[in-house]
Amino acid sequence: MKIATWNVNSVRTRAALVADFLAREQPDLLLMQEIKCEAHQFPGDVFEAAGYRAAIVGQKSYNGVAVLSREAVDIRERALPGEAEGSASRYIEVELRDLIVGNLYLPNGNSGGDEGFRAKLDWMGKLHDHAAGLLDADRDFMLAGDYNVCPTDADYAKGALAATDALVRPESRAAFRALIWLGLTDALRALQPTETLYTFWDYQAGAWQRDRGLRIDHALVSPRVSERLESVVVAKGERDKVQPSDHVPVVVVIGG
DNA sequence: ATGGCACGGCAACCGTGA
Repeated sequence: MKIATWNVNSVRTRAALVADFLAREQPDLLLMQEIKCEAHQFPGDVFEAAGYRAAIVGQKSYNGVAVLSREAVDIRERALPGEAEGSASRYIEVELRDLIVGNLYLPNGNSGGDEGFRAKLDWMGKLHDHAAGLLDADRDFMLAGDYNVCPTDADYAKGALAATDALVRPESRAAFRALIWLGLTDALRALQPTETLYTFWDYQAGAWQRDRGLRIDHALVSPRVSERLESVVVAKGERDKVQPSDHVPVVVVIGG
């Protein structure tokens, strides 16, 4: 099974690029974040032509997540369990062939001062509790998307972020480690432990040309799924296209 | 050098992103 995650930074602006990616990669699932539109504005026809249907949790202007699939999937959740009613559209969870797949867009945490940062940590706590529940239920799962966390200093280029940035603050990293310590595996690092790998390059200051990137898009998998990992690849070429997203896809292949 | 660029909304810039 091939599952890709991609923060597309507006699905309407990126529809043609996404359709091209689908045609080349043929993933079973594409998890998209920051679609930046409501369901009725979603360019579903473009993806239907490529053989994909969509499960959408949309929102006007900001956030929004969607899952594209070739087969029908069961939608398990349309928000992270425990999130406040009417909260931002940051989570959708589907099930395909006994695999639970959560698609997440974690709060950045740099806006809104201390309260904004605390909201990021609260969200990570709810994700932790949800993951713990899935492990208790002995389910196989992947939680993938834009985590907005660089787990270690090896996960961002020198000078790309201040030490006080919410993406690298110790509390953010501790919350990410807490997910790992549940027994989850960072799929990319499991297969490429020492490579310099980034999934985001800012539009500003020639970050792409200077390779000043961040690794903030992650796929965490449950123990049995970690043993089925066949390949995990960063589709870096997507950053070099005309009018690209500032993020690139991470593509995970699971055997068995 | 703490700003640069891109997005949506909505019709001039502004909030947000990372």
